[in-house]
Amino acid sequence: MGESVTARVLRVIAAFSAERPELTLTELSRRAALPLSTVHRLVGELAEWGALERAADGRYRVGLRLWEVGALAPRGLGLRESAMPFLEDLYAVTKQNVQLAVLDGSEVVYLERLSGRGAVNVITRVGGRLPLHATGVGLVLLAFAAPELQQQILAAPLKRYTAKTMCTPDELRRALAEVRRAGVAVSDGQIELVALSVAAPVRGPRGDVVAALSVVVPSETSDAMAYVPVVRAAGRGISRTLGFPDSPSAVRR
Amino acid sequence: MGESVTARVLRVIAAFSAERPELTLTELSRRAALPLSTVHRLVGELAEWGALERAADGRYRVGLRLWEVGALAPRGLGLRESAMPFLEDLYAVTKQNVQLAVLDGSEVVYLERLSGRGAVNVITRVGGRLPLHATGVGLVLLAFAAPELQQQILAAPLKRYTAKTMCTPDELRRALAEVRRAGVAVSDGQIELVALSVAAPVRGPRGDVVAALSVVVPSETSDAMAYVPVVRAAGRGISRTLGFPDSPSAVRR
DNA sequence: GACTCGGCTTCCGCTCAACGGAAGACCAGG
DNA sequence: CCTGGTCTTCCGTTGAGCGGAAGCCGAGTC
Repeated sequence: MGESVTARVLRVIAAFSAERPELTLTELSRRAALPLSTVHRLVGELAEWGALERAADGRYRVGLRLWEVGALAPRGLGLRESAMPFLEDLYAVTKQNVQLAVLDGSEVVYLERLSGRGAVNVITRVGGRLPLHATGVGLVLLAFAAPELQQQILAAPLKRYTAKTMCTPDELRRALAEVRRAGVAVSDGQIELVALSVAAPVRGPRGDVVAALSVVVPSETSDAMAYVPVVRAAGRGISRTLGFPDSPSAVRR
Repeated sequence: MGESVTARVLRVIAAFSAERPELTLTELSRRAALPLSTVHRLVGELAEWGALERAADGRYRVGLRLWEVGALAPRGLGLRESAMPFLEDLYAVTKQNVQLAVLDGSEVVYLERLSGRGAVNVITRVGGRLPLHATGVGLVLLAFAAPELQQQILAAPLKRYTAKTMCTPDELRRALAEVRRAGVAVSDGQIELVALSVAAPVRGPRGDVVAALSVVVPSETSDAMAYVPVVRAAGRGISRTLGFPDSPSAVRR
């Protein structure tokens, strides 16, 4: 004993994942590390409210009510809503994958992904998380993050995803400096070899970087740098919408 | 006393709304109808986990973690993800508002909205709810819903939103019959006078209608019926993606 | 600078909501 | 028909949760 009911409820809803969006009661009990009858009681209440739903086969899944509440997150759909017209434009112009992400802790969380039929397959999933050092948006978010977070990431082991992944602090430090200098990140084959992304910052009213967006194209794209101006422009457009002054001289650290 | 902690937690997170996405502790206490110290305790745990976030000014808002869990809802972003390529196509072709919605209880819940700059302003909000009888997607979802739900809606007072809103059971009954006959709904000036929507069903693997999509155009559009084929086609495309057999003869019930 | 007021934080004695093992129901598969 | 796994229900015990009160804090006013 000693654990609060609130903590248990959160463990239950956190038992679901992209790999396992539907779970039996027994699976929920195992994944939440809680006794069966406890989970049965908690799940019953959550299902009654709509936070969870029970399918015809008896399995539980996250319910629409929880999605609705989650949709009120200003750092989630709120930010996405402001960004959507620019993401749509970027998508229309490039016909490639367009993504929007925010920093959460020491990871990137994807808020949106627009994918054309002919675009390279990307592994990102709306609501999914990826590491900072191996994604374009992650490099942008880290480059403009608090020095403490940069030091924390640089001090930790950097996971290798492909032969091209940056794995040493020096490589990453140089990459971050280049992102700050250029105002964009170009991330080539870092998390998967076939994808190259061009990412730019989205600034909040006081100039702090609150999100990043990117276009993801095939690595063999001959002139990926051609995407830089439109990605930058989209980033500035979203920033303006969020209240950031549209003057180049206002861009400060 | 007598209320569970789970129920209280749900009351707290349900206190947020689209109108009030950020709340002080005192406001949360009032809206959740719980004592201040109780809310303080519960909110502390929710914030520690990330279900809520506390802004610099002390106000609370829904946190990214809750959005992430909500994003795992198969009836939410799961469905949206399958539909997105078709919604994007429809948007590219029409340059108008394109929406995706599901039925929840006796209301429509909007999963997605793509809006062009030149498109008519619509009041729908992703995560928001609207009535069945006064929206195109709502008419589709109701037309193919269980007879019990249809009877429930027809028996209840039908709220008037504009001078054009259908408010009698007979009007609605006839409209639903026409939707079933034509396979699409055309909803003109029902919830706001300036908007006309053309909506079509999205079917699940067994032919049941699991969602509806629509294009929303200005009411004065001279040939709104021209949108019918592309909306229908998009509906069929999404249905196919969800496993519904692509044979016209399979459309039954 | 002092005072007021509203919001927030902390405390703690009391009590009942929550606990979870056990028993039984149910159902699919062999 | 039997077996095994999943789910449901029960209930005596107990400590997590309760929430009013007191105090802290900061903004605004005089």
